[in-house]
Amino acid sequence: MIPYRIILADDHVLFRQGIKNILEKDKQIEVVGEVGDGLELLELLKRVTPDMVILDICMPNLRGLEATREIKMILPDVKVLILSMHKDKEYMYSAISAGAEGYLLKQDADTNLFAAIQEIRKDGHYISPLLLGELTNELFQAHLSGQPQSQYAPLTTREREILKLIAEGNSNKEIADLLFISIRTVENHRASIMRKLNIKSTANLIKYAIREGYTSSSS
Amino acid sequence: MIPYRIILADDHVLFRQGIKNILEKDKQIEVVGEVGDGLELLELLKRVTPDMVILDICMPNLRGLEATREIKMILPDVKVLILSMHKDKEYMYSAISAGAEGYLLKQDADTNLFAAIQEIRKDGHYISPLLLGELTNELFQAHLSGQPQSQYAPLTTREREILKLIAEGNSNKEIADLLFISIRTVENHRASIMRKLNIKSTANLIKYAIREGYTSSSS
DNA sequence: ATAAAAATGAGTAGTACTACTTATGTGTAA
DNA sequence: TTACACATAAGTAGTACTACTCATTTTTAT
Repeated sequence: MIPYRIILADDHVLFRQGIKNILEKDKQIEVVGEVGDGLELLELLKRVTPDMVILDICMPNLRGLEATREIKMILPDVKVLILSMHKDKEYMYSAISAGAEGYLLKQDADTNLFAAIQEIRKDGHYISPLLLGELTNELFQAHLSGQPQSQYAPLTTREREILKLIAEGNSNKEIADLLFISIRTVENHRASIMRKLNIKSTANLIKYAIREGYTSSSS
Repeated sequence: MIPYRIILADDHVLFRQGIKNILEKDKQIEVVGEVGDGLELLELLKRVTPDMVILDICMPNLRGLEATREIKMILPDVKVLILSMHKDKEYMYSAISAGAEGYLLKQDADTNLFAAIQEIRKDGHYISPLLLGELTNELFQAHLSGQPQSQYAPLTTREREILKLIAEGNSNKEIADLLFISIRTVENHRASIMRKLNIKSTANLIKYAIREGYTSSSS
């Protein structure tokens, strides 16, 4: 039996240790790497290709969602299970749209970790039961009240790239110079982003970007 | 012997439980309340006045630093011990300038909790040894290299109030209307804030505000 | 092959922010 | 009581962003 190869990424050594202890109870699972931040993770992925990466949503250097996008870009077949302490559904939505296969609350990590891994192997995805329950309620309510589903307008690759640069504190001019395109093009992309997201100010755009993991709040 | 009364504020029940278990080993300490977010904490403080509040820096609703400022405003005598997972010194500085007496890394919580509480009772303040070490090195280096200390220009009350409103996504005009002052005054305050903090763009201002706990990244 | 989506760029106009300077009233501390 | 910090407000100019419309080229999907 080929073991299921997993890399752990979390800046808390203790937490990582805890996860590892749990995982080692299953002989079919092998932890092939451990890292403390997102950049280390990407470095490691150049040398080791696992079946799954389990990563903390709020790591230093490269946060979980950002890291997820990168992983899905370079290694689309590697499954991503996000560990999060956020019970807000927003973060879960963000994780899914970043490309993660699973979203597991840290509070459920001890009891539901194996379930999460197995469901991702079998069905392709997993959500913590707590959030899944809320989601179900929400769906029923939305359908019963006959409200339209929120029209999700996904950003294009270029738009995401520009949003990231905006969120890192660059002006349109600076972004234009970085990408070797006209400032008018940047302005247009920026306007598209704001229109799609229905955001009216730079302030809220930055907050959206941080929430969605395009950048961290560290300057 | 009058017990030392403590309130715990952390959204992780398991973590809170862990802290509580440790604290209950000392008969002179009494946990007089537990809450899961910042707003609950402020509610509780209207009814119960403890000697110390131990709070997580990244609680939902009202984040730790923001909560600390509020507490110090209404109950200056209540000691605040910030629990944080951030090893970055930036967060520690922020905690101190928000008025906290102590900054304890979560990774040190199990072994250093009593030390932190006792030092705050005795000396008035506490910093996790790891950060303290770095700080010492930094001080030595700064002095040896003859570099000037960073000139920290504290924001005034009004400036902080306006920064918070900016970070919540309000335009200068909206802030002017909210505070019943001229937009020119708001512009002036905004300019002072940016000058003091040496920040050149709205984007970086927002990120500063989030980092410093003036607002959360939730829209 | 044709249509649709994405990326590029510009025109025009209006709004918002940045960076200075100056000034006035108010309260506080040496 | 003489300073000083703070909050208030305005002048002036320059820069940056917002909100539209339109057009061209490239890529992607049916």
